[in-house]
Amino acid sequence: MEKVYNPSGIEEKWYARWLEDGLFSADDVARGKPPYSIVIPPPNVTGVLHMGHALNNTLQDILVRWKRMSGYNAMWMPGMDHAGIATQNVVEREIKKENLSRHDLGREKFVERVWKWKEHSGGRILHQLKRLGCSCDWDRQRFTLDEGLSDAVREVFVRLYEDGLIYRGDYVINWCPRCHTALSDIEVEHEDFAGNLYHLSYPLKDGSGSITVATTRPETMLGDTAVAVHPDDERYKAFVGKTLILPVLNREIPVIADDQVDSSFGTGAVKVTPAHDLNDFEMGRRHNLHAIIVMKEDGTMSAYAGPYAGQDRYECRKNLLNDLETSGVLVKTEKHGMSVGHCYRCKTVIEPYLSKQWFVRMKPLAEPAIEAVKSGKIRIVPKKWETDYLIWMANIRDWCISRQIWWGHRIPAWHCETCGEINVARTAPESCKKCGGAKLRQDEDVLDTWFSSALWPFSTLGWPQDTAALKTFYPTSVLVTGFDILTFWVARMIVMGLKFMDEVPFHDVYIHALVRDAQGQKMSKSKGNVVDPLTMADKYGTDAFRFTLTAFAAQGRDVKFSEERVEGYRNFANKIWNASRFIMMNNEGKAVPAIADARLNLIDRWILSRLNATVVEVNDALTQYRFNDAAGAIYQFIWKEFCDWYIELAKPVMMQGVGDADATRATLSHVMETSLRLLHPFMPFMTEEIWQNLPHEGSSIVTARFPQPGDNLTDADAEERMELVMAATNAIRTIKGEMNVAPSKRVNALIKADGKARQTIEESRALIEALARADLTTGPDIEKPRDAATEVCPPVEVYVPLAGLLDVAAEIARMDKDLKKIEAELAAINRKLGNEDFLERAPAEVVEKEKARFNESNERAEKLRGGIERLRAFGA
RNA sequence: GGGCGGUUAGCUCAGCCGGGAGAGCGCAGCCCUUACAAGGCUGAUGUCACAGGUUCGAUCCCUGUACCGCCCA
Repeated sequence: MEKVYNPSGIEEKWYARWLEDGLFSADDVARGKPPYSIVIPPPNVTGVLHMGHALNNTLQDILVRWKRMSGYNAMWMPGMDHAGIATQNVVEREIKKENLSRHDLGREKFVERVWKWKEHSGGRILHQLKRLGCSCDWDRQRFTLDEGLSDAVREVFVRLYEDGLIYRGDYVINWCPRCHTALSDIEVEHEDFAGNLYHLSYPLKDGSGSITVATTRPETMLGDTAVAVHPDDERYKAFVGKTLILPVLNREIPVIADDQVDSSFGTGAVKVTPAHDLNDFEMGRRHNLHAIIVMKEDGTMSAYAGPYAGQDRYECRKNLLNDLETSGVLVKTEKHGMSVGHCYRCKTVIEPYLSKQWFVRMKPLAEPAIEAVKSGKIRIVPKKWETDYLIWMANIRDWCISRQIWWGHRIPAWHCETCGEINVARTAPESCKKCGGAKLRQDEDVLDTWFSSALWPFSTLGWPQDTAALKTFYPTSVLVTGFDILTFWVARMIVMGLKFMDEVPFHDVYIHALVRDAQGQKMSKSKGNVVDPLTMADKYGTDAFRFTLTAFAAQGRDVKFSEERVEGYRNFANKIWNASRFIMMNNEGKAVPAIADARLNLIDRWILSRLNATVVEVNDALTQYRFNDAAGAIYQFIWKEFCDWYIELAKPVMMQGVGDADATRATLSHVMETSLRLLHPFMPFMTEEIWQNLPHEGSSIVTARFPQPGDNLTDADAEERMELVMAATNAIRTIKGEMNVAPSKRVNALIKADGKARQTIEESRALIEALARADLTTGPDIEKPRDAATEVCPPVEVYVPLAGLLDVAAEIARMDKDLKKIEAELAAINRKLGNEDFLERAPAEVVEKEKARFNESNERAEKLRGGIERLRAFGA
């Protein structure tokens, strides 16, 4: 084996083997094994792996590998999302290079082109997930636009329509002039923007005055059909019912009173543009106002914009403001902070726009979805996201599901050209159900991509067919995702799952954080602070990279990614590699006895006990989705306890024969092998590589048994004794370290100890001597030599004579510092014990604990004082 | 404007139920000790943001303030 762990080659080799052996395949029919299932948050077909994916999928892989090893029929469903707008944008950009637009190609040819793009360039991310080690059941892989899922989409659409939960109508929706489509409310990102509030003066028709309105979007005035004031606003009472002349277009518009007007905003009079503002639209309905569409789908002004027709919306704004200023209509411009909506796909400023769209009526669907979380049928972890979910659900509005693009599930509705009837059906109808006419035209729109992903937990399992997979794996066990799609995706899956499966789609939702850069900034291409996960994996090994993400993934906090941390965990991987190298070197040519047959030494019993504690901790942490705690527990155990102590202690046992060498070799192999299984979900590749080279049962660590509490024995006696052995060793090391004695220089050490303590030290004498590089003398009545440095570690005291080397002043200072610390501690404890309220009201066990602490600290303080006194006498 | 989260060592962050402040990195000193210098040993460093309150006892619970961040309108 190489001295340094080199992951290249190893990762590819094992992943290929795992696939070849079908180790990630779950059974549709569980035979005795309890099911455990996760559906992947399907990445966009256009996607390339970023840090968010890496974190998200690492966590899922940890859970799935853990459960698979723990005896579950574990199934991780992989797949992709067709990502309507994003994918269409990519292909449109591509054909633009050939000077073509999608309209040049026509719908059919264009969609064909997208499919072709998908086959050749799409889905790169799935290969990247394999490089991350993801143990998805790849044979099940689904795509939101494949045939089965399309069936599910049509089935759902038709049933919702028949239940009156889908409707079509004219409403003001969010329109992206660049993507040429409607968007749902949550697809709009609001950004604060320092804009202006323009005050425009509209004259009364009768010439008796004017009203000044304030607006942030002056170009919409061309579509004004009224001015509204609050009915109680004394300033404007006289104006209500009068007629104004809309400047520029000279259209007559009424002054109306509506109690939705906020009198405190601007001038208290608002212009009403029903076609280009949601509030105005509703007001228009209440007052039977016309809605005039002054802007076209591409963001240029329509014919209704009069002299500005054909101009881009912002060009129009500029020109219009100029003209209004010249004509004196613009009476004032003031700075005004506002929030502007942007398209979440292309960041273009959204226009509220009146058009005919399809909607899902959400209120009735949301009720059971709220109940499912409130009742605990679905648990959201960390809990704080439950609040977000419930608030959003309680205020839910209807969901605009139609998109004016071509890549997606075409809406299964056919318009009768004869009578105008809408025929919604699973397959194309032959004739209109109302008039029997045969001239039917399918609706041009496609569905919001999130409509199909809302069905993901059951559509991927075969629904609407009644499949074995659906029976076995639905509801799924847990959904792992980021909070950014809690409303887009999680909420809608719950809604659809309850509606169509009559059962929640998952029991747990684990929400993880966002991955940011080392400074806490969101990673983005424009900021140039993006770290590529695969670059990290190449540089440091996938295992180290995965472990870094896991160790950082504390609940409720963002992951600030820093390369130094990856380097640290690369070192951890190397540490494990070398520990196993040491074990193999010692096993060479020798039979390794089974742990059960070994006559265990104290150190063996101790490390097995610690191993058991770690196993308990890891299982417990994973159960609670405390990934960082699980990772931390393994890290501490392997590095600190196993490598720094146990392996060092094993050396004298095996090389100097101070104990049963075979037992220790058995324990070394056993603990290493168990640790590898414990670590495998986190670091899949390296653990397999090493495991295969150690004594083990089974053909792959992927399907080996995950360590369970109770596999090894807890041994309180061994732990207690080892505490003392380590404390004594540390005492000598500390003295040497602080007195600047080279670690390699052998010293004498006297240990004052009696009873069980002395017995323990004597039994482990050779170990302490080897680790501390010292020669020991023990006894109950040992007197501290005059020139010795002292460490007090109850119940023993350690003296290291340093003839000629002891700097008395330095030693006094050192001990005095210790003493000061302990005295401060004692004072604090004394304050407590002197407080009658404490003695009366605190639980008895707490009082006892404080008393014990007092006694121990007091003993140490006494001994330190004595030591210092003797040194002073010696120095004088 | 409404809501939520954060503030703990130089840096990045843990700290579950209120009872002795932790880790990693970094820093300082000593060491090539026969798995590993991507290593070992030793050490130093805290007004737990600030101000009140509850409590025998507060980093932890409550109220307020400041600063940072996020979401919604």
